[in-house]
Amino acid sequence: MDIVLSKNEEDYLKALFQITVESNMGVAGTNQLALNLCVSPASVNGMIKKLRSKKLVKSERYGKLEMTSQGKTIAIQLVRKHRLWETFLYQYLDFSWDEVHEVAEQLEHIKSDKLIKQLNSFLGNPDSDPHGDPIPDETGNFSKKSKKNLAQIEEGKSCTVVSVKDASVAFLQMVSKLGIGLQTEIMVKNHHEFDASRTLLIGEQEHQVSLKFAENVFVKERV
Amino acid sequence: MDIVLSKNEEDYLKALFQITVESNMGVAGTNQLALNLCVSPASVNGMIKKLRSKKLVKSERYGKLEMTSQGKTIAIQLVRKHRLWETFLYQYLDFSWDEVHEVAEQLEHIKSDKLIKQLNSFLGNPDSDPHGDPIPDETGNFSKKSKKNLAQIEEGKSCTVVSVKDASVAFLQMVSKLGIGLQTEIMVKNHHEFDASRTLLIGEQEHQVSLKFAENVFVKERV
DNA sequence: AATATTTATTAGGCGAACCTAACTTATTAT
DNA sequence: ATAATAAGTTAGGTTCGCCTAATAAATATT
Ligand SMILES: [Mn+2]
Ligand SMILES: [Mn+2]
Ligand SMILES: [Mn+2]
Ligand SMILES: [Mn+2]
Repeated sequence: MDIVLSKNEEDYLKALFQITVESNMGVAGTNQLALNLCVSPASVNGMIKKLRSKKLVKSERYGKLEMTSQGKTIAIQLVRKHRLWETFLYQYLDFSWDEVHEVAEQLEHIKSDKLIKQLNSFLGNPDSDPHGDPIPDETGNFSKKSKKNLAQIEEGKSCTVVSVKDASVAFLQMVSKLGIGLQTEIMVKNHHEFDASRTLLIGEQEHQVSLKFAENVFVKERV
Repeated sequence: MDIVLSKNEEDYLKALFQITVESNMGVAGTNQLALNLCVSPASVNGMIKKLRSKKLVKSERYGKLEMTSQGKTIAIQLVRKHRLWETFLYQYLDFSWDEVHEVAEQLEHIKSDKLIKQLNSFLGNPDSDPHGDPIPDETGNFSKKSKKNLAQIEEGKSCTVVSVKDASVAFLQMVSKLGIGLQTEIMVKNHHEFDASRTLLIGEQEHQVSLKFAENVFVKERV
């Protein structure tokens, strides 16, 4: 009863999960998934056939892709592994936010139940990863929030930057001009009623940013 | 200049290193390597062709296999990674002696220089793994401890276990069932002429083991 | 030296995962 | 409703790593 999947099958399942379930779309198309995985639509088509025959994905010819509950269960465990590894790399091996993902992408495929169980204990059963994303528990439950965008932070509260939504050069230039980097601590001083802009305290400096800007910066609340 | 090898190429190189250099044979044959890797001689032949073209193995048609110094360098780093991971699993994740190998066999293929550098620091730059085998340093140096195997110990002499051959799970399970671990003291009571088996005194308990078993346990003589 | 045995290589094929190019079906715009 | 575009599928080909069966070379035995 213990299905063993290849690294590739796992990556497809996880990607499909993230663009359907995690983003609340429920379904996705071949091209979307192909784009996400940097692979041709034809390749996705072939893999989907296989996953369908393994009862992990459900869809009909020319129809949208959906995951079966078994498929979701497997995908969630991959997400769990990925985020536990990111946490380990970040907390114990001095990796920075932007370095953890690539390595976790490999580590998530290591086959060993004991490994992930013990890693979780070692890390103290963490509930979110270095990007502020929630870590599912052994049974697959996980809170859908934890990661917020800067615009959602209330007046007077502090947070640290964990990632950015938009990676365009224009946006990133603006980000760095403000002295914002990953791990930067930001205190939200005011929400301005007129245009919903925010006054931020970054280090000693105050900056005013638009709502649109704030929505593109992901943060983790300080507790 | 930075060669990227597949998991399989890596496994072939490491195995070849271990049956040639680590056992002082210097060379090996196709069949030997095939046996070691649980693969057909034909498969070894194909892979050797590729490794030869990459200048990692040197040999002529129908000749014995030898590694180039570049091949050895890569293999040594794989051995290093393998043993560092074993150490991590053993010391931090509550893995037992016989469980570490299988998982390290996967972890050794993770591609990240920073990962192994940081893992080494985290572990405090260890010089031997849970099986007592030496861990090469970043530059590839490592002490080739002269280990004796248990079968070479004379009647009436005592010794302590320093390592075991990285062999099958079955063997390692048998080892731990007898209460043997690193540093375990063993007194060799008798050599039995009939089948070359040995009677050992381990703690208060006497156990009889086969020659084959004794040859797979490495020890250091008591002085 | 001739023969038997072991060891290494080649030939031919298979499955996984990828690709491009051509095609079919579905959706959107006119 | 028709035509244009987008999305999904199929066909045919590549590379990688594996296999078995047949063959060739090296080594050991008589
Ligand atoms: Mn992955
Ligand atoms: Mn993450
Ligand atoms: Mn391996
Ligand atoms: Mn070991």
